[in-house]
Amino acid sequence: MATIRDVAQRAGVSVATVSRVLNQNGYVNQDTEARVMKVIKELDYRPNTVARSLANRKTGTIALILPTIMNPFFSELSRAVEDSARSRGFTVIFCNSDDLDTREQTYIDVLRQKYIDGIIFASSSLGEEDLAVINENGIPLVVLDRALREGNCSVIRSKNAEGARKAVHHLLATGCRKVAHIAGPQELITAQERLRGYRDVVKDLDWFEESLILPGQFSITGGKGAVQALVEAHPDVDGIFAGNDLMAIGALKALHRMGIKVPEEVSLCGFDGIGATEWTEPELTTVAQLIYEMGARAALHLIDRVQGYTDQVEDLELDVHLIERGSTRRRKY
Amino acid sequence: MATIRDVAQRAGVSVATVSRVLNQNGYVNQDTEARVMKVIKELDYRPNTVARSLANRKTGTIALILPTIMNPFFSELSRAVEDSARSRGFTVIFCNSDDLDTREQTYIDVLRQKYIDGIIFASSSLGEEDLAVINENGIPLVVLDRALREGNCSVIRSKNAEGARKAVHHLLATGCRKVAHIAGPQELITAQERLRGYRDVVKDLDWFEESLILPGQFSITGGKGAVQALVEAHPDVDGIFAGNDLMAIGALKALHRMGIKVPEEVSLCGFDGIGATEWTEPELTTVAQLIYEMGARAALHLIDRVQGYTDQVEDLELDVHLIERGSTRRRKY
DNA sequence: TTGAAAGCGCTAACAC
DNA sequence: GTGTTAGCGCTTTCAA
Repeated sequence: MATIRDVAQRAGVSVATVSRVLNQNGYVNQDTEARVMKVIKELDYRPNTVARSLANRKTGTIALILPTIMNPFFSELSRAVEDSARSRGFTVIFCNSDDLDTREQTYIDVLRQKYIDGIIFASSSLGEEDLAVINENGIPLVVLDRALREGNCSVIRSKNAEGARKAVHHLLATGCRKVAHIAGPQELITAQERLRGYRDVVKDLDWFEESLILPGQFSITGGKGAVQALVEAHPDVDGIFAGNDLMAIGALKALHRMGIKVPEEVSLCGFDGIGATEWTEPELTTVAQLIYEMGARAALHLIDRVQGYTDQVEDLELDVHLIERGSTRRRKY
Repeated sequence: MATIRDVAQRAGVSVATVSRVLNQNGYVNQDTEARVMKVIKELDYRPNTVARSLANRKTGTIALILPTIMNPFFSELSRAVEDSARSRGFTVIFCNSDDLDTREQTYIDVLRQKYIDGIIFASSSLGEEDLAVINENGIPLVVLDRALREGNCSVIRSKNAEGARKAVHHLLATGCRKVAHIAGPQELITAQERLRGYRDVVKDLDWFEESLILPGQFSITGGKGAVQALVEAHPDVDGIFAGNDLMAIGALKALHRMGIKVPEEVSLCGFDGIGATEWTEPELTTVAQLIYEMGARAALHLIDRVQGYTDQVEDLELDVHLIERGSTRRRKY
């Protein structure tokens, strides 16, 4: 593979000149440039990115750390990140953390040794202190779905509490008289906020009790389990707000298995807006996040910072909207 | 961030020595080593991977090129690849090609400039010539789901035709008298093979006609569309073998919408074995591939080759097995 | 067992 | 406008 030296030699110029035409900076004579370009073509020369990275400490690579790509939410998110990165000539490394902090820690170590230009952090077990470490290393960071006190990194999230309120209001509006909540793991801020939104709406209603809140791990099986426990404890429940779509899908399965009709006997609403909510029967009402936009914004903003186009850290809260589908399509009042 | 020089200086040795203890090669005195190690700890020194890569032309990074991560099949596959890579200290770059050959071409260019150690190619629009180019560049390659004449790269695939035969036999065994096939895009070898498997079984049956084969793009909407066309042309169809699970899900939706009962009136079988086949109602019978194993094998084998543990190219054909579920659970004969 | 020094391929300050 | 050259941080001969 040809090097910059080969090009320089053959074009009868110095490597500096070649470098200049490559990077379009500094003055260079039109003729010289043309000659160099010609040689580049002839030799099918491609600059060696690694050497470049070593020289200027930029790799053109960002990393995306997420819990697991198996969750469709993160599939879509990472698709957005990769599309956006590609559009800016960046490459993305992807990391499944399973929300394990040791793993996240290891990744960060590896990534900084690799001169990764920036990190999008969509996994949340790492404490602020650890994130601070990344910042000290001067590596730009965008975190998803967190609220950070310390201001040195950008945050993008959805209006979780508001979305949850929309969901519960909708369930009530369609006639539910007792609405339960299947909650995600409370270590996660998204799960907390959605629970809070649920509480906001129901806390003063006379039928509300704490036992209407069940843990569901943000997973299909978690959703199933929660429904089983729920129906046993509260046979009169007629509305369920699941903290994410996977749990809603699990809930739907469990209800079906127990012979409980959705939406006739129990209305069901999820959160996230993953494509699979349209795969079930009935289709699932859900509070949709702007998943793709979230990923795209995160990536583009990160790259802006990497490239020094901005040094503003961003704190964005994206809208959510209720998509009404069969799982809540009942009588209206 | 400390460099190898800092360590050398502080430990009172040369950088060469530090390098030796780092890489555990060459002779180095026990005491010296201890001293160096101590300094490394003190300085919290981490070797710079980029510099290392430049020096020895290995980056510890592999790339995974796939059509799109939004297809759950590839989510699981990439999860396997990343897990396996991580277990060997490798990092993975991921690329959504949308099966666009220009995009694949671009990726390959970028990747080789980045000194990527190896590529797993799960997207198949690129011709063999292009793949040959990669080989000439000496970069190890594992392709998924192809049959290549030219032997310089490893191939891993599933027994697609056999799986298809299993599917159709199963449909017939459960009482279907007229089985249609929703086929994937015929540029893809997997789609071809599954169609071939279908043909193998039905070609001599008296009810068979070409119009029982419908294109479905390997997508949900494709599956829906195919079913609509199918029911119109062949109202008496009572079995459908979809070339992948997404199409099967789409088919199920369409059948439901048309008021056709599954499995009572039409039995339905998919292919792939993605998790979502358990999310529908009824759950989908499917020919399951060993998706995770496929990804894991690909990654581990690739890394073996990168590290020179083997120079054998591999040609593996993984088993598939039928998972019988509600969508075909009818009378048996 | 250790060190000096020549790369790996490119960038960028500095000189002409 | 263009060339020289000193890095970027590490590996690896080759001598000592």
